Amino acid sequence: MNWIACSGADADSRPPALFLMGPTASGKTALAVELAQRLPVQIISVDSALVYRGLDIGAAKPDAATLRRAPHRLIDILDPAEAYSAGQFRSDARREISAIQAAGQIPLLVGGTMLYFRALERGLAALPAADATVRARLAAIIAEQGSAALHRQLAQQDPAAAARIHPHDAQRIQRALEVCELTGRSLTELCHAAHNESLPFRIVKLIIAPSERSILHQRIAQRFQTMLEQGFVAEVQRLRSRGDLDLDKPALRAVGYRQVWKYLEGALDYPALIAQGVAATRQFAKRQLTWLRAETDAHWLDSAAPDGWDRVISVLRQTGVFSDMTRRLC
RNA sequence: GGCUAGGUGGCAGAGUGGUCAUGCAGCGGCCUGCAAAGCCGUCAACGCCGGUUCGAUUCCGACCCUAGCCU
Repeated sequence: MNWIACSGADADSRPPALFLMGPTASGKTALAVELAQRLPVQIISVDSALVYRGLDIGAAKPDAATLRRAPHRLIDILDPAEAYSAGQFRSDARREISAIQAAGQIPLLVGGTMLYFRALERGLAALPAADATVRARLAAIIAEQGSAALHRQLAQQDPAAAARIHPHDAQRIQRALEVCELTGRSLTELCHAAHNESLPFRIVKLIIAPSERSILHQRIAQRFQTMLEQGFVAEVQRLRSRGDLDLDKPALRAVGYRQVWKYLEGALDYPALIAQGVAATRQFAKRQLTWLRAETDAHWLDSAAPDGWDRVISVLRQTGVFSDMTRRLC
């Protein structure tokens, strides 16, 4: 709804970009690969964990054979010591989308990082990137005096932000103050500044999810077990043995990785590793579903439905994606 | 069979004659460069039967169950 730049009446003539969203373990990858093999589409990953090299088993990264059949862009682009961001994703994704369109194909953005989809679709205000020095200083104050102290400071510098950010939400307080410090202007002010740029594509959203939560929970438990059998612990051990990583690195905050890391530290026994790993994944899926329920212009697919493929085709037909494809092929 | 300890929400675990913790899980939500993150909110219990009491999860008794010890 929000992305339509032109007025409602006339059809959107921009070429389509497909969004395939869904909670973890819902079958996004399998569907994306099938689409990529059968139709003139190319995959862009929308996933804050898959960007990291070395995060494979635990991040459910498609294996090498699958990637050969259906290449994914924005996978394995960073070392786990580095940090990524929604802003970085947005510019990377736009670059990849243009490249795919230039090749006469349709971009298929697949993943579970809803903030990245949101940032791409709605844009971001012109804010400064994270600044390690400023963050370190603010983090030190939080550690010493607690987040409430900084919240009071924020109330001075950006009352509107302080009003909407909970005093316990250290991460957001930190970011808001960081923006003030870096720009001399408030986050609220900068976010209100217009940043309307229409996207050079129209978005067709597909959401894939199981019809029932219990099915998702079952798949999550099963998949975690499989990951362990495939060597998840050894994978994390490799990351640990580098010696330069710790649980504060964004890559290691990924679901499952933190639990295995703690297991290797001896803070968790094996049954606890499984219980906590599975629970963390369920909670992640729940948060993803909260974002997805808010999507008003998406086409929902049931990941367990036997006629899944037909349903996808019919949605693509309905939304004019097919006619766009054939136009391109002619 | 006897003795002792104990039976508290899905799990763990305090406690009280009347406003009946807490943690985890679950559920709902928030989200502008860490987002697989961070944060907020929320449901839910006192083994069973009887008694005492204005009122019992709490006190008394029987019963059932569990653990340990004894025979």
